[in-house]
Amino acid sequence: MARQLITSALPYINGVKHLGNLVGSMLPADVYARFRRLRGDDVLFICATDEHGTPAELAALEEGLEVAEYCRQQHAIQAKLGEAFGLSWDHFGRSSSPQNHDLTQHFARRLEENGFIEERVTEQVYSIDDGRFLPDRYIIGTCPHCGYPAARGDQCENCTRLLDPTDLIEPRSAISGSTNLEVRETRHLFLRQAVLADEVRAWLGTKRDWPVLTTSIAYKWLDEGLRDRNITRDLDWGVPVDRPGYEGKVWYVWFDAPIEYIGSTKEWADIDPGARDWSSWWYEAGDVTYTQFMGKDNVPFHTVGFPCTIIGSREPWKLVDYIKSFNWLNYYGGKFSTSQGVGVFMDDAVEILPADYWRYFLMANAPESDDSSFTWEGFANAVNKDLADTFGNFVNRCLTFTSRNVGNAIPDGGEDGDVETALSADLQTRVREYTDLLDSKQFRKATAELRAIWTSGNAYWERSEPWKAVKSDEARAAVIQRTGVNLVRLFALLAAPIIPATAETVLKAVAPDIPVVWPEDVGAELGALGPDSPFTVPEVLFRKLTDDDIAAWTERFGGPAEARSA
RNA sequence: CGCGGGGUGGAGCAGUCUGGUAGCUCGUCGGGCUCAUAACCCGAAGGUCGCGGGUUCAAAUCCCGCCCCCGCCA
Repeated sequence: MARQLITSALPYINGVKHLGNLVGSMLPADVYARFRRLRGDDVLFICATDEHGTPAELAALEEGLEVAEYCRQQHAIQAKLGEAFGLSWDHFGRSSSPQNHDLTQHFARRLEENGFIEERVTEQVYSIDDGRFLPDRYIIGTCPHCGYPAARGDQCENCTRLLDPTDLIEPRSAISGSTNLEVRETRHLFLRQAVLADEVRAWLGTKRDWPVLTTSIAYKWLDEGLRDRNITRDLDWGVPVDRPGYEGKVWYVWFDAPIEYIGSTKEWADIDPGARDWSSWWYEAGDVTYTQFMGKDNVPFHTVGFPCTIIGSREPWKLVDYIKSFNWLNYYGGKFSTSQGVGVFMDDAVEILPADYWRYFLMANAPESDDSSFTWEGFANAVNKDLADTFGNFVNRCLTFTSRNVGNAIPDGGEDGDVETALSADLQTRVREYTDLLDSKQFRKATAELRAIWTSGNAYWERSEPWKAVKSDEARAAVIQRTGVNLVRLFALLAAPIIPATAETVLKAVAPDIPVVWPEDVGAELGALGPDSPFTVPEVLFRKLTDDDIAAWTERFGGPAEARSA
């Protein structure tokens, strides 16, 4: 049995994630994990919150909470929403876990022993009034390039240039606002990425089948020359640097966060140590296929940064086999914004409609080759045309018709004719194509193929005219109805990775006793439910979204940019 | 000044790496059906593939220049 390790980029601990976050990593990872499980693979699907770094500290400060408590609350919120969206991770961990602390220390030690960590004296801004250093976003000042007065220590959000805190004009503390600052020398540890660059490049060279988006970003970084990276910070919240003279310093969030993929796996195993073996997934795990899902912003850290950590350890840890990356999902052509609350967030989404509505739209419009847009009109159109009219209506028309004619059991009699043979052959081709598309993680095309499969069911039903057959040819009518109910089952099964809750509803109604396994032989699948198999007719699966719905949601969440800014 | 992505029928996209009659969904129009969530099925119209050069027997696809849009707290 193939072993599939699947990870989604770790959502940052701050706040509820929006649809853009969801579609770029967590949701496609879930669809893929579900698909792999249905094919019978041994799947381990891992995610976690990324909890360290200055944004978490500043947010906790603002809410008057200890940062550990703040993270505990936020993690609980995100875990609950993930469940509401049907994200089937085997474990949703926390980068602040003891397991991750241990592993981070381990990698740091190994890198040090192998000569890939170097101590350097750097200049950092120190706040005398706050009694601490001010790394990254803890310091605010005027951008030396564009004059923006609220630029942060790591980047100016106006002109977007990366900054050093010491570049800022009239700097002040983000904690106290104090301008009583001075530059002090302090020691930090640097990861010597430059000397690992050739090894990383050689490793990347073996990944010929990765998406262009992934490799182009990776090679850009390598081509510009990998720079050694400061991987410690003057902060309390994080994994402490275990080294004399480094009291009050922690490892940089980008160093410990990817290690949490392993840490979260260990958290999972520690829940049931007798039955779960975390290291077999990560250490000398040659039989494991490891796939990562992430937005394009995360690609450099996963193609270059984390591989440096793994390779530099000189231990046989698992390196990623395939990175699936995504562009941005926009909101009416503009960006989703966490800080400004623009767009649709996971908590709002599941409050409005069941998760499957969102899951379907997002996979059908996944930003794979280009940024794509969420609009309420587009969302309603996909839900109404594809889910309600094509799939939902097919289920409803087949089951309602059959139930009214012969009762809630599949009728006996008749033999498959040419139409059924042709249908089976056509579907065999389509199912194979759909399977290949999911296998190669081309979700947009896969979803389009799924819709085409649904349409072929409607076309069959239309061509066969069972409503005429029931009046003239009982045996023929039996064949059509039997085929129809089997199509319902097959369609739900194929849809299960994308709309799992709906698929379960349908499968329970028509095939409660048949194991849910990915279809290979369509001919056999269409005969899975034989004569006399009982079934029930489920409630209408998807409600249609109305103009009033769209108007209400547009008003609540904001619509086109002109309307928002007005 | 930087980095990344993009400009293909009304809308959203595929096709560009590996040149060879421009494809899909929605919308529109016409026809059919009436079992079904006024759903479904069939067909049609609609594009000089951002602009200008170049390479080639042949360019949406390769090369050069330019214009425009979006993103760089996912």
